[in-house]
Amino acid sequence: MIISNNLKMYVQKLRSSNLRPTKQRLKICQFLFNREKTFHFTVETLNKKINKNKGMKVSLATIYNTVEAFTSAGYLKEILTSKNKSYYDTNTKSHHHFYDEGSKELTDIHYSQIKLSKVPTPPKGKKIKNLEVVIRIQK
Amino acid sequence: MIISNNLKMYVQKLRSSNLRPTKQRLKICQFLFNREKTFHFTVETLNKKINKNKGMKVSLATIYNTVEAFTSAGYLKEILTSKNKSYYDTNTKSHHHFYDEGSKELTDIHYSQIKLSKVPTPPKGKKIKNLEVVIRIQK
DNA sequence: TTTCTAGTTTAGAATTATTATAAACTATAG
DNA sequence: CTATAGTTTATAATAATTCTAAACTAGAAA
Repeated sequence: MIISNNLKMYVQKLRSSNLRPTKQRLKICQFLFNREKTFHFTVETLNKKINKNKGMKVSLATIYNTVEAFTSAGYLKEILTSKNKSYYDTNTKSHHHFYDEGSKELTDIHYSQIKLSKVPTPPKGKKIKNLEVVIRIQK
Repeated sequence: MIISNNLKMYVQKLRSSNLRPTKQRLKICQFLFNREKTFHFTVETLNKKINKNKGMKVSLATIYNTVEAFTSAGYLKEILTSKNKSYYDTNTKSHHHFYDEGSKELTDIHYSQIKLSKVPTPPKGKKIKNLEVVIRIQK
C-alpha cells in the first residue's frame, strides 16, 4: 500500500506539471524519488538501473525525454561539471558538491557546510535563482 | 620586437612545463595569452580563430591536444557548465560565474566579489584543487 | 653538422552523448 | 467508445571528442 500511495502521489505530481502519468514516467518517478537520500546520476546510469530488472523496459529515448521533462518541471536539477555528459540530482534545493577529478564522483555538501559572506548583485533585470559551489578535489 | 619577446617568453613557458615549443603551440600561445582581457572559448571557436588567417594551418586534433596540454600545465582552466561542450578560460585564478538559465550564458564574477567564510574539509586523503561558485540567475 | 629518437602533428576513423524523426501506441476528454 | 494530442520507441542523424597510426620535427648526442 505504500507503493500504491506513492503511485497516487506521483500521478498527481505529474498531472500538476501537465505531464501525463504514463507507466514509464511512473516507473522512473518511483526509482528516482522513492528514496531517502538524494541521488546523483547521468542518463547512462539511470538507463542501466531502470532496465536492470526483468520488468517493463523503458527506451533510452524515453529516459532522455523524461529527464528533460522532469528537469523543466523542477523535479531534478542539472549539475554543472566540466565533463561532456550531463549530471542530474534529485536534490533540487541549493546545495554544494565535491567533485573528485580522479573518480569523477560527485558528493553532496550540505548547505550549512559552506557560508558566503559576500555575494555579488545580479545583472540588471535578473535575480538569483540559486547558488552552487563546486569544490574540485584530488589526491 | 614585442612579438619576438613574446615568442621567447612562450618558448620558456612551454619548456618549463616540458612541452616542446612547436610552431603550432607558439601560435596558439600568442593567440590566447597575448591579450589584456581574459578569454573564454570552446575548441570550436579557437579552431576557427586560429585558422582564419592565411598563415600556417593548425589541425583540429592539435587544437584539442594543445588545449588539453595547456589545461594540464595550468595555463587554462576548464569552466563548469551544463552544456555538452567544454569551455575554457585563460583566467586560471579562482573566479566565479553567473549562469543564466535562459540564455545559457556564462559571465565572469571577479573573485573579490565573492567571499566564503566557511569551507568544508575535504574527504580523507583528498585535497582541494579549486573552488568555484556558480550563481544561477533568471529573469 | 649529421643522426637518432622521443615527442608532436595530422587526417581520418571510431566512439560517445545527445537530439531528431516518424511510425506505433495510449491517456484522457468528450 | 472514439478521436486526438501527447508519448514512446527504434533508429538515424548530429556533434563533440578521442583514437590511431603514419609522417614529421625538436633537440640531444655523436
